[in-house]
Amino acid sequence: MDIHDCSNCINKSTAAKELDEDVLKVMSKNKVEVSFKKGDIIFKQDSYSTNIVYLKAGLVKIHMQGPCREKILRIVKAPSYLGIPTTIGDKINHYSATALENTKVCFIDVNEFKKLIYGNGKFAYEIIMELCRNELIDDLRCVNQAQKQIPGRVAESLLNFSRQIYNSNKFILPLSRSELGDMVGTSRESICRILIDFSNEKIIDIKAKEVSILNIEKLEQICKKG
DNA sequence: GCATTAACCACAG
DNA sequence: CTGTGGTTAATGC
Repeated sequence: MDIHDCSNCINKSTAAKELDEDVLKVMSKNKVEVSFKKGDIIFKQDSYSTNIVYLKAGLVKIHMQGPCREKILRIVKAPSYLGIPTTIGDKINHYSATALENTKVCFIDVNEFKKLIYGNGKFAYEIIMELCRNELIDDLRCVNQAQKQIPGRVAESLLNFSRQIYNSNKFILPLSRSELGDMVGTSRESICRILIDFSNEKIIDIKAKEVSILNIEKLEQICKKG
């Protein structure tokens, strides 16, 4: 048994589950599996992109250097593809991906990936599904960020961590205050103040990076009314 | 005007 | 890296 054989992979993507055994065997030869530690850069903005990245395990931030500061576009939890748009859509990466915890990734040659798309309708369909879902999520986030005040945006990202990433009211923030600022488009200082405000109002309990949501109704209310 | 929001700066653990 | 205080600019009542 070969552990590098994609057909035996226990972390197969929904799309890859649609592929036949023999196709997966070919894929095994055209991919490389790599482990990253917390803080490692998986791929970098402005570098040449020749691989599709499949996030098998771990947590990653997708971020872009803007005109004046850094912006975290989103946090991605395994299993998921990373950077299909930036690899297929252009030769150069439009954003970077950095591991937030220990992470396992497969690099798949982009030409090989294209062959899979051409030859496997159901696989291609699942990829399109994932891209569509992501676009809808991005649209929503874009509108919310543009129209909410900062406490609303902070509340929203706390709820996202709780629901989308950790499925728990208690979690450890994978980001520093400064990164949180980069995520909601504000300063590190504002994040500090808002987290302390939330804590004083007994909406959350926060010790360093340990967060527990105490009053989810109130947090939702702040998230909603902006 | 006055209050609120939030950015920027500086300094201290 | 975090927390705090002072200052300042923009916006709303």
